[in-house]
Amino acid sequence: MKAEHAVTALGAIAHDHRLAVYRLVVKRGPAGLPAGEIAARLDLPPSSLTFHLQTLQRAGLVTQRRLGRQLIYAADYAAMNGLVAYLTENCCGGTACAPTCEPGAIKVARGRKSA
Amino acid sequence: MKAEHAVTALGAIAHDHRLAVYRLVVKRGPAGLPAGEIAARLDLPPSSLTFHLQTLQRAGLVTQRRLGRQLIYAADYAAMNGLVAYLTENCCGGTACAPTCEPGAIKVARGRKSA
DNA sequence: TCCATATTTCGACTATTATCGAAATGTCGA
DNA sequence: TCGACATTTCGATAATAGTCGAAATATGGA
Repeated sequence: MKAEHAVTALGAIAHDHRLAVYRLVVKRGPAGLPAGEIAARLDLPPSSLTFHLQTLQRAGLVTQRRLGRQLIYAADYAAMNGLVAYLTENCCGGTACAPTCEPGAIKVARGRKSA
Repeated sequence: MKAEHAVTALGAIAHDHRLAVYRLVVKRGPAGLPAGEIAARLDLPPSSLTFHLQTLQRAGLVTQRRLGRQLIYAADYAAMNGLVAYLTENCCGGTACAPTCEPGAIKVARGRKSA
């Protein structure tokens, strides 16, 4: 990951509304949430929410898809993994010690897996 | 870690100059670097650098100590660990899968975690 | 004390980001 | 096609962040 990309992604979640949005869609998993639902839950005016969703999307942290007349936003877990990896690499001075995170299987490959 | 704190820390490194500063002091380790050295290496005017160093310091990502007439800045590894832990927790939906990073010993502690 | 060095603070400015109402766009079902 | 709904785009404004020269502060040594 280039530093420039990391800065974009970091800047995207470095805002309380956007962090809240991101946490919400992360909790929901791959199914995602329609914009309206997010707006309702966080009590944000539609146009403001769009602004923040676009910031998150441009940063690659969330994906967008249409379902009927609603637009569904979902977390892109790979992007967050990449960001965490970037931070840990730079924190550890080049030695990789980053985990990987996925919606379903969380375990760090240790024995049995559920699902 | 509270979301507000995470936002502050994320915002601190979400800037190319500050990310560069942080990466520089991380690479240097606990010994740290004097402000002047950082300014010279990154070719930043002193007053601008101070502005960014203060942002990083307020966010708790770097520490400051005086050595003679220079001020030494060093990375606070625990702070970055906390930030990475926050991100991974929220990325994994509550299941901890965060590593710990230290200047010398890089090994991931597989046992209990202290926060 | 006086000077040189290291860094910060001040102040003025520019640039970017955030907010949100109103109007426009896209989609569905009748 | 029309009307209702979901969401975005537009546009104006407010707020915050970044830049950096000049002046101020702190330290050490002669």
